[in-house]
Amino acid sequence: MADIGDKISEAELVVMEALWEQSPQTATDVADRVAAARDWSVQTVKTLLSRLMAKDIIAADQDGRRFLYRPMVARDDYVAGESGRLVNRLFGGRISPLVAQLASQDQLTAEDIAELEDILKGLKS
Amino acid sequence: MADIGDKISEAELVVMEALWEQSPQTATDVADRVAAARDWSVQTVKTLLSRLMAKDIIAADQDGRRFLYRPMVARDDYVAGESGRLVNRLFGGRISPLVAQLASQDQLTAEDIAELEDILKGLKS
DNA sequence: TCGCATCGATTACATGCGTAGTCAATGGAG
DNA sequence: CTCCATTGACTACGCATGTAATCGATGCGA
Repeated sequence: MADIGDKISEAELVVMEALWEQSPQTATDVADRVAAARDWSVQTVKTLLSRLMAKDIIAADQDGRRFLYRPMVARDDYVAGESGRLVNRLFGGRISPLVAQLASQDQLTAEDIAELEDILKGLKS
Repeated sequence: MADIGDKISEAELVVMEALWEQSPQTATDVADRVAAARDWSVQTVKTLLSRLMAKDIIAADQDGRRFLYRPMVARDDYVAGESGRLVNRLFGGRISPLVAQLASQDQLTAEDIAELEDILKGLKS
């Protein structure tokens, strides 16, 4: 569960994804990785790293002159928190209306359906 | 689908919920209804209504000296957009990992599971 | 040893958001 | 007809965010 104190902003999340992919990394490494998704200057990435540090969402260990950054929050925990928050805000905490919603928007592939069936089968045992 | 142009903020969403519950309503009506959820002054609610108007998310028809506000976006459309956005951001557009996630957090009740099975059954036909 | 490249830290600045006070107009009570 | 309560409009203001430039320290090549 590991409660996330401060909120992770949209831009910060991009940086987090880079760190979740691989860690620890130097600021420059993160910037390079982020460059694939966003055309940001290195400075921007460093600012975001600082803000994430201030929020205790990541930590850094000194390595000579530079720092090696690593996440303090597991992606799964973050994702669980966000999913739960959305489900609470929009569906009164119930998940099935969400699925129904996505289904009605034709956002479920045959593969999704098969996987959902597997999940349900597992839950019933 | 009715694309939502501007983003609805957290506070604005509270106002929208009041309008989705019942519409049209005067600003004071909305404020009263919102009071159940948040301890805001009438002015705050009016400001939020103005911002929602500016974003074309709601509209107002004059009724004598006051206005009757009504949503221009259906709740379903909004909810679909938000759900889709979350699923894209966090699950690469796949819904089953979301359900798996919630399942692993024990956030699925027996009722949810039954309903999900029904939904899936409906989809396969 | 001297200057440059590089690193993290600090500062910047426009925009959006949360929360609310104040103002000008106006409809209704007396 | 006068005054007050109510309404929408405008203004305020501090904090978060997105995006970045600049600064001071420092390790490394020449």
